[in-house]
Parts: sequence; C-alpha cells; structure tokens
Amino acid sequence: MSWNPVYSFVQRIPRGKVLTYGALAKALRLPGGARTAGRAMAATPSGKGIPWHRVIGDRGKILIRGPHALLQRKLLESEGVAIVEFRVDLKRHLWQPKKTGKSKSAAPRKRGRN
DNA sequence: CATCTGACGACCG
DNA sequence: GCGGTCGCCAGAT
Repeated sequence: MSWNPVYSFVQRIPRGKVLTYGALAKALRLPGGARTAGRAMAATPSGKGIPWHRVIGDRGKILIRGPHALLQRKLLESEGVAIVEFRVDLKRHLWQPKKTGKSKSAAPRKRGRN
C-alpha cells in the first residue's frame, strides 16, 4: 500500500492547525479507517518535510508513545498550538479541509463503528 | 504460510 | 471520565 495520498494530504495542513487520524482517514476514504491513517503516519519517511506532528488523536490527544511524543508536542507548540497535558484544543486548531469554516461542530463526533 | 502488533476510535459498564 | 473489548488491516516475526 502506498501512503503517498496520505502524505500529500498531511502536507496541506496549514501551520498552526492539526488534523485527527479519523478525519484524515475519512477525507481520504482509507480502508480500515483511523487505524490505517495511524499506520500511514507510523510509516512516514523522515526528511521529506512531512508535518506528521500535525496529526493527532480524535480528542486532540497525542497518541504517540515514546520519545517522539515530546518532539511532537514541542513542534506543535513552536507553531503556536497550545497543548495541555498532551492535549490540543481541537475547537481552536482543528483544520477543516473542505468546508469554508462556518461549520457547526469543530470537534469531530462520529457514530457507529468504523 | 500462521501470528502478533500496533501513531485509532467507537461502544459498554 | 476511565478502562476493557472489538473491528480493521499492513508489516514484522
């Protein structure tokens, strides 16, 4: 599986904004849903300028385990994204790919299983 | 070829 | 709000 589409999409995320794995998976119609988005990010080639740190968990939580979590937090903070206890305020920083920005709910709430 | 393992997210108690 | 379980699927062992 080529993750190219995923990487391209991630690169479009504006500085200071973030996207959730679920939203990413949904936007790209990834089979397997959010989990697949997660794998794609895990396989992100470093040194390509891909802002992998702008992809976070559904509730704005940094889900990475290990030293990279600190790096991600640091990178986000350096972009102006406020983080509290490894959580991002989605209402403020969630990027909405298609909509013009007048939507109702900033925080994604999906129903039913993937 | 058989199994295990996750950078997920939803549901249930 | 917290922790356990389940569905999904690509790589690693």
